[in-house]
Amino acid sequence: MPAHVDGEQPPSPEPDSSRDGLVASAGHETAGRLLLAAVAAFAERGFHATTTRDIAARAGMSPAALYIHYRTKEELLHQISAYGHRRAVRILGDASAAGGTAAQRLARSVTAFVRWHAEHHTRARVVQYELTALEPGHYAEIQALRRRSGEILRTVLEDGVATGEFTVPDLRGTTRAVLSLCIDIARWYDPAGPDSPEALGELYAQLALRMVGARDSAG
Amino acid sequence: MPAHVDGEQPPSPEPDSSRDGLVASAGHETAGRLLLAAVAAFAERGFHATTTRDIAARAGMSPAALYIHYRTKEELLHQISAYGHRRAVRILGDASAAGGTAAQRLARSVTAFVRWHAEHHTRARVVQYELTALEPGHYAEIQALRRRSGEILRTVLEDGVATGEFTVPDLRGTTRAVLSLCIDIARWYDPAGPDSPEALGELYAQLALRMVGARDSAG
DNA sequence: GTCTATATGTTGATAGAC
DNA sequence: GTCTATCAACATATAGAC
Repeated sequence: MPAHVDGEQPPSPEPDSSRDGLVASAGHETAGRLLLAAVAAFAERGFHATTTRDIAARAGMSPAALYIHYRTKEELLHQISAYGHRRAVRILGDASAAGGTAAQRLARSVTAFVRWHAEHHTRARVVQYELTALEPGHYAEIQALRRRSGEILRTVLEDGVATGEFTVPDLRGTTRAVLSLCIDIARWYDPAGPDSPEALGELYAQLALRMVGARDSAG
Repeated sequence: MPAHVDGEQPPSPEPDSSRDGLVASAGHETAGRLLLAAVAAFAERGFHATTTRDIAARAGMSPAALYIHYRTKEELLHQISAYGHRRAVRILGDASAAGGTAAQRLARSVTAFVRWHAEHHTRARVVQYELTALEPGHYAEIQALRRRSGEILRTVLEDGVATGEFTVPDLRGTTRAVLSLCIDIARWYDPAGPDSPEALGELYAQLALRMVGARDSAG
């Protein structure tokens, strides 16, 4: 196991919150509970439609307790968003940095990115769709992380074009399309539906290879 | 020109609102102005973060004037959403029903759908991302329209598989991926950016053809 | 650290003059 | 049909007891 243990929820049906990086990032147990409550509420109804009473109630506390651990409702969103975006950069960075052909690196990157969005679709929804509720300073910080994700993926595509593995007329547009396809999973994914995160990862890896004109789309 | 003139905003810099189907659907001029003001406000800040005062102010009216034309804030959202979804079904239906090979019909459908999302990214954002704010009855009505859009596109893919033009291992998943790619445009599209709706339509048509394994991706 | 109670402002929607 | 004025409910956040 690597030194930087930063797993998301384990695959067991009852998540062990002590292994959840987001919860761990909160520092205290109560703060972590509030963070998870905020994720659930923001994902279900959106940041602005969520009340601090709702978050507190989901965490089994009074509305006032929230303000012992967080200064504002927006600070909760910022911590969720910052953690999620750092995760995304790490996932893409790790998957694309490992060896292999450009096609293998693209397939690994897309698979990992898709699986994260499907397995953690609730927090992914908050991470990807509640950005505009962040205050300007926090928004700028998050946008920098998002640019890094795009750069990582674009480099893989560039490498594939350079080796002749890929045929990509519009590098910037195709990179964004692949990212876009993965991100949109957070909007529609339903864990009760027929798609497992693993199957979706495989499908999307194949689709991404086709999008870049990979010579052998067998992966 | 076809009998069912139902154009969105014309390409001229100063939109002639009398030719705008959404505005026309409001019946009265003031109601149309309120509808456009609501689109702008909902797209910028989201339904729940938008106040009726904000909508009224954008339309140059008092908060009370809104309630002469609409019973609730949600009714504004419903009219915007219903109009947009009917448009989407029509765009996909028209593009896919016209003759030609499955590849030509897919390319036409994706091009038209992408162009609508890019040209009307403001209202598309409301249409695609504020669904959950609808009341249950309205939400169900909209979901039915969304299913029709999916069915239309899936039929094109089925036809392509039947004629041997396409190679699609997962028909349902690939159909949703193509739709997903188009829809996500509403999230990120920036008219000040480098992508014209036309160029984006061409790029995405090519990407869709690759995704379905079209034999000749020249379109 | 958590609670109950509350200050202070804003919201969606309405009443009634014109 | 539009306005000014306003209601009742609810929002975020704080004060002070324990």
